[in-house]
Amino acid sequence: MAAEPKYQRRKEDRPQEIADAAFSEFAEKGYSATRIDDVARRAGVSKGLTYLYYKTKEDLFKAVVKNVVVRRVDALLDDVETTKLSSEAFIRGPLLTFMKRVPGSPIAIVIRLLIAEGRRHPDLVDYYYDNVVARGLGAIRRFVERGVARGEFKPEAAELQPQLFLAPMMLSMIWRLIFTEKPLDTDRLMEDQVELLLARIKA
Amino acid sequence: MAAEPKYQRRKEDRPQEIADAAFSEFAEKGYSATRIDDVARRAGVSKGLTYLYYKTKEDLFKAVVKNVVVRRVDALLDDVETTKLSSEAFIRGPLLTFMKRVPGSPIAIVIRLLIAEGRRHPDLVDYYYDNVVARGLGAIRRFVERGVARGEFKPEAAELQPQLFLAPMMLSMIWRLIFTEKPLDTDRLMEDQVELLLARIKA
DNA sequence: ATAATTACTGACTCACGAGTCATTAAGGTA
DNA sequence: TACCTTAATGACTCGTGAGTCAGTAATTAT
Repeated sequence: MAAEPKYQRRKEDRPQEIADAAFSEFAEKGYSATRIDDVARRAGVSKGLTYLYYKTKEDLFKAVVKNVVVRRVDALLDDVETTKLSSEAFIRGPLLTFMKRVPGSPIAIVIRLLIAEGRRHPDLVDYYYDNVVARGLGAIRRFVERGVARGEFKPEAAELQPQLFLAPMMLSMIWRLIFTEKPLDTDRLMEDQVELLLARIKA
Repeated sequence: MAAEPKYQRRKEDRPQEIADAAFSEFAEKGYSATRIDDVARRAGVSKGLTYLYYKTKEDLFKAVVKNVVVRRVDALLDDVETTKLSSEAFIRGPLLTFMKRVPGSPIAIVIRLLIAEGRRHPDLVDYYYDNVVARGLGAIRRFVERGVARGEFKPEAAELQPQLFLAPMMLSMIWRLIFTEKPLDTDRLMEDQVELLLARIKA
């Protein structure tokens, strides 16, 4: 008789596996409606093991959000920062591509969780602001300034709020989060906004 | 000895009072974290009475959302529809005023509740779409078409997605919901968007 | 005044889920 | 092989909050 072990010990991988399962559960049901039992089942472990790696449900929640942020945002932003294009081509190209990707990315899920639960986790909101929002806005601001310095944009361009670039992306995210079935050409929304802005700021 | 009644029977007013209290509680804590006990205390009634007028917590939630929608949206939209202004003046005036008010209105709270809980209440999402979103978008579309018919706007104006007008309003709402303390000149954001759009569509 | 009606109360039940911990067994070591 | 460490289990406790209902008192009818 082969012993057929009931489980394997994999202390290296468990935390990530549990975090991934938790993200899926939180994404589907939100924080309160998610049961640790379900997270554990999805990760293929027992409830008790979850508590070995994460002291409380709230700990797990915070770890999950930070995990998503650090794993995704760097990849998205690096893509944007490393370019030799003209400012206009940069905005029409990499920046637009970046924005089009966000509404379907895990970042959108995190946004939903923050809207729903943020008030009870202010440190999480700060973390998200510092690592996603501030960095994203800073990147846009730097590129506009670079364009002004190069004479590609009018000087007044630097006075525009960078949020103006992101507004249709935000609306697209929320639209998809709430009205999943109602059609909306979110890509066109972002393209049109870019054209509106370029028409205004091009030298 | 005067009898000093312990309570008054006010069957007409109770449902609305309870709904108002529930809205405040849901707004502060979200659906799951709100206890019926707290709603009752806030309304100045017992827990049991809440269940006399609303069969379940979910019933109460739905009643609250619909209540806010019907009480607020008509007032906001009527204000916008009744005008004799030129299309441009209308957009710079009443429409802009309307949009500036939304992020601080109960509609923003309802948006948060829908983002957080919408997936479990699809009928509520439909109700909101029909009574708020579709009506708002329709109003914008009609005014743009009117402007085109009058020769105030270029014909291409009619092809713009009305969501483009609302995007900064949406971003402002979400910003305030999540980052209550981080400053952002949301009024200027909406003003700038209106200028961008008018520059594009004016005949 | 007395009785009848019912709006309203508040103590109760019961399910559910977060967090615990004594026990088990996987995998390494000598 | 026997032994040791600890990753992993799952049955348990315990607080909480949704929903109930027998009783109470405010109001109306007689």
